[in-house]
This record gives sequence, structure tokens and C-alpha cells, in this order.
Amino acid sequence: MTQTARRAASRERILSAAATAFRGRGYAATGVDAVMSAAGLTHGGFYAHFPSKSALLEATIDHLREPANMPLVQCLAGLAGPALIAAAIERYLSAWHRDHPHEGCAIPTLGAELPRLAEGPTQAVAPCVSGLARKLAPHLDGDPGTQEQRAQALVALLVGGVISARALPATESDMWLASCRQGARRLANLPPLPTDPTERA
Amino acid sequence: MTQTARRAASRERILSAAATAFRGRGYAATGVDAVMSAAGLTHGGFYAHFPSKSALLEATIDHLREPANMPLVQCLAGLAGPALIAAAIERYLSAWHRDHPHEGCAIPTLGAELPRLAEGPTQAVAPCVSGLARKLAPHLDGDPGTQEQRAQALVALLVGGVISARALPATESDMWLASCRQGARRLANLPPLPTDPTERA
DNA sequence: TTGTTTATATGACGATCGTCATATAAAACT
DNA sequence: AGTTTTATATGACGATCGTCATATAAACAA
Repeated sequence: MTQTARRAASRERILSAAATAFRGRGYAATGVDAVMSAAGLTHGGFYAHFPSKSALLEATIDHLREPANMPLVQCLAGLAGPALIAAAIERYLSAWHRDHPHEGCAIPTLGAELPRLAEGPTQAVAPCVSGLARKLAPHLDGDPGTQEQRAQALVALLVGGVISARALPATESDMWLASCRQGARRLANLPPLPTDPTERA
Repeated sequence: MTQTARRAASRERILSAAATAFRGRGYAATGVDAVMSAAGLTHGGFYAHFPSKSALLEATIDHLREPANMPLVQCLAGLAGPALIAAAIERYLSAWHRDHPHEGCAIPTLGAELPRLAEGPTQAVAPCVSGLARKLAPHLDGDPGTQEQRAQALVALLVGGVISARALPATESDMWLASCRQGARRLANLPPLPTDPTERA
């Protein structure tokens, strides 16, 4: 393998390890050491790739914004309109997403932590949030003038639903997610889902 | 002042300082040193009051759950029904709450960080979340059987709205908050607010 | 007033943090 | 083949972390 290819592959492994670690344990609680050993490297070589830990954070956010690294959005390919909205709600407010923070959307895991750091990380998360709303907006029905605003409330409900579901014990959390799915469908003008009798209180 | 009173007052100052620091900068990013000096004490005396930093975290959550330390809930006293719901939405999704994380609700600031720590802190936040939903539920109209579920979606929207609003730049954030307020009123079966022409896009 | 309890201050400990200078070893070039 | 470039490993630095043993000084009891 050529050296430039080695370097690119290492950088990619560091970014991937950082994406997992930052989402799983948070930015402040994750050391450069942990990221590098997860990438199969030693901590000293880190500064050949990134000038600082906070620079790694920004690069990680950008890395997670690439469509290939957003499985929750990528699985909406081919869908449109109410079907896309329904699928997005189902995926985002799923038990899998709640139970796999390190593989899911970065907003619920890092959204609260990043804005209290420097401006750089904050400016990196902002397009994450508004971008998600802009992606969903055109698929909402009703008045086109209010699509964007209803999409923003929908994104807030998705993010808050995942965060609060992660803070609750298992049984309570399942019902909470179901309630959020119903609420999200209501915001999106979708018909309510039939209540599954097996998961009722 | 008697010694027991001194001790109680110091403990209270530590808890109050911890509540501000943890909400403002996060748990992992806040040192015991910073909490103690904010309380007007030196770091060494900390372990005369709490056995560990994580024990302080749990005590701080309990401290924040006391009604006297929840200004956002306390200002709802005397209200009931739709008026209470409307006031809660207005307060929670206000620019003030967005701009003062260290004085506001603990869920948007610590909700994502605490569940990835030990079980102790997680079990401390859970009643925070479900308690807020239970407080709002009886004031929602409509089918009493679905009150609790709609209250859960409403809480998720409130929490996610504040978190995402804090991640956005000022102008975009104001509109985002307004969209969330409208969405929250829609979830609560309240009539839409008249759109303020001065803050339209 | 004297002796005892106790709340807080002082200072230090091991561990870990982010950072970097240097060493090594492999690839690239002549 | 010999030389240069370069990606990574090694090891160390100052700082800060959580924790604790000890000292001090004030409050209480006699």
C-alpha cells in the first residue's frame, strides 16, 4: 500500500473510532488515547493527523454528516412524501436507535454537549440539526409555507424522544417511544398507528 | 452559627454550585475543584460532605427535583388545564431558557450525559423525565386514556426543542423555538398562536 | 477557662489528560 | 543499492483530575 493511501486509511480509521467513541461516551469523557487504541494505533501518532482533540471533533461531525455515514437517513432512499416521514419516525424513535447511541444520530448524543464548548464545534452541529429539518420538510403535506416550521418541531420531538427514552428504565422506555411515535405522526398529519396490545400499560 | 448549621449551609452551597456548574458545563467537564471554589470553599473539604463526585451528582439531581429549585414548574402554581399547558410551553421553549442552561431544566443539559455513566445517575434522572410528563398529563384535554401518552410526546418535544435551539445560531434559533411552540400547542390541542410578523423568516 | 469535638484548609498522592519531541521502520525515489 | 521522505511508535512533559491524610481553627462542653 502506498504511503498516502496508508495515511488516508489511518485517518479514516481514527475518524470512525472517534465517531463511535464520542457518540457512545461523550466528548469530554473520551480521551485521545481511547480513540487511537480503538483505531488500532498508539496515542502519540494522533497529532500527525489532527492538530488537536477539538479539531478531531469537528472532523468527526463532518464525517458523520456524509450520507454514507448516516444509516438512519440513507434507509429513506427511494421513499417520498408521507411514506418517507413515517419511515423516518419509525427508524429514529426505534428501540434499536435508543439502544445503540454509538451507531445512531449524533444530535441526541452530542447536541447538548457541543454547544457549551468553543464556537467551532457548535457551528459544526448546527447544520446537522437544521439539515435534518430541511430534509424532512418537503415531504410534509399541508400548507407549503408551514412545512419547514412543522419539520422543525418534528425534529425536536425525534431528538427529545430518543434522549428521554435513553434515560428511562426499559419497560417505561418502550411505552415512551411509542408515545413519541404517535405524537410525531400527529405533528406530520399521519393517521395514528394501531396500538399494539402487547405493549400497552 | 452552630456547627451543624454551618455544615448544612456549606452542603447547600456545594449543591447549589454543583447544580449551576453541572448544568452549565456538563458533568464530565466540571471538576470537584470548580464546584468547591464556586461554593466559596477549597477542594479538599469536599469529601467531608460527599463520598465521591458521582455521589454529588446524584445529590444534585435530587436537589434539583425539589419544587423550590424548579422555577419552570413553580411558576405554574395556580394554573390548571389548558392555561397551565400553554404557560409550560411558553416558559420551557423560551429564549430565556435556551440562553440560561445553568439555571434551567436539568433534562436538556444532563439528560444525554447521565445515562452513559453508572446506573446510579441514570436512576436519578429517570423520575425527572417521567415526573414532568405526569405533572402535565392531567391538564391535557381529550381522552383521559391517552393523556399520559400525549404528555410524554409533549415532554420529548420540549426537551428536544431546547437542545436543538441551543445548537443553532441566534436568528435561526428564535424561529426554531417558535416552531416548537406551535408544534407543542398542536400536540396539546391548543389553538395556534398568532404568528409574530417581526420574527418571520 | 480548659479540653474536646468538628468543619474546613492545606498539601500531596497516583492516574489520566492533551500535547509534543524524538526514534524507528517502511515506502519512494534516484 | 543507497538515500530521502514519511507514517507511526515510543516515551516523556506539564496540567488537571479524583481522592485522601493531616493540620488548623472555630464551636461546643465541662
